[in-house]
Amino acid sequence: MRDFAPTEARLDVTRAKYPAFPREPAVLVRLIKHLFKEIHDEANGKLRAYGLNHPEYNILMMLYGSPDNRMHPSELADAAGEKSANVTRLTTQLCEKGYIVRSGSEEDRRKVTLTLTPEGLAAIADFLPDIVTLLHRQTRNLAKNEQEQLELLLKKMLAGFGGIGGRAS
Amino acid sequence: MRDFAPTEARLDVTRAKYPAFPREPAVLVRLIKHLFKEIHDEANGKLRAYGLNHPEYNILMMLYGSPDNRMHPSELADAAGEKSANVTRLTTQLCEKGYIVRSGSEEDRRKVTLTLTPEGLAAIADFLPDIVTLLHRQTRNLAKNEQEQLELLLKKMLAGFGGIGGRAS
DNA sequence: TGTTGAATATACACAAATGAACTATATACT
DNA sequence: AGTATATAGTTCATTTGTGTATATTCAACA
Repeated sequence: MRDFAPTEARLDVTRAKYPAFPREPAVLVRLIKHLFKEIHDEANGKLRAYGLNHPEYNILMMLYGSPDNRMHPSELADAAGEKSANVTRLTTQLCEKGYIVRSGSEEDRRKVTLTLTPEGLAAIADFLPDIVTLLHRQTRNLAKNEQEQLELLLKKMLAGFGGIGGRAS
Repeated sequence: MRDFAPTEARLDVTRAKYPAFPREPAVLVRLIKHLFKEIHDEANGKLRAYGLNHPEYNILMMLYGSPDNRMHPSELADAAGEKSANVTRLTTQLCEKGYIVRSGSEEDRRKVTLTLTPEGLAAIADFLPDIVTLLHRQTRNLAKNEQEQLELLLKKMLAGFGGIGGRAS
């Protein structure tokens, strides 16, 4: 278990030097960062045994979450939160592993369709039990209603992003 | 604002194919991942104007959060959630920018001490107003008591990590 | 139709992050 | 004291991620 107390102590010091620094927002941002890194590292650890990394796993699961096991790269980029250039690389890797196939789209010839192969589905069936165990472990400290409460708050926070004054684009 | 509905739809499809896949844990993990990416991207956007990126900013703020503006690399790695090899690289960059200095430690000659320079402090004073604005914006959708509630739940979740069956080490 | 502007995917050069090996120092144990 | 073991930090090779330019196709519209 990680100890978050030092982080809070640092925040107190920071606020003593610069009182306008807002405690709650800063705590939340740092908590999310730490959680993400833990989740990411643990998932990578589990997946290494299957010859995959976390982003590749995400791509596979996004495809698996589609009714016909297929998506376009731009959809994938949005779903997995990866830049499109990165999706190209990741899907190329997965193609080389034989887990997905690329094919042109007829309705819009700019588009490419990425589809899970039987081998890809088999790989998913292979690692999912381990992932399910991991997911349960990562949330074991939260009761069911706490998980729902947390989901609600995170969604609310996420909804505040990207509005006016957002990133330069 | 990001729309999270497609992610939930994908989860429903996934659960139809593989019922054991746990909805709440998966939603939470994906929400945290999306939030982190948004936070990271927005911070990078703001900081670019100051010639810094998010990890460099984090290092500076961890040092700033120390009473005497100094830390050892291993402490920094833990505090900023970075691998030690990465801390070496990041602190080298910050040294080159003149924001921190490296010095040996007398009590333990294996250790290195990293200290903010006056230039580093000036840089912090320079970008902090912008960061404070950003932090407020990123949490604008949450009332004060919601922020506290969220903090509590995230801490509780984080506390469940790294226990038995953790990553291979 | 022909032209303009937007969208899709990729290529490529560069930046950032990681794992594993290595050096140096400290600590524990006999 | 002497040897084994652990810790702190760095280096290096490799993997992973990003920004920008480019080719292709589509959509809008004069």
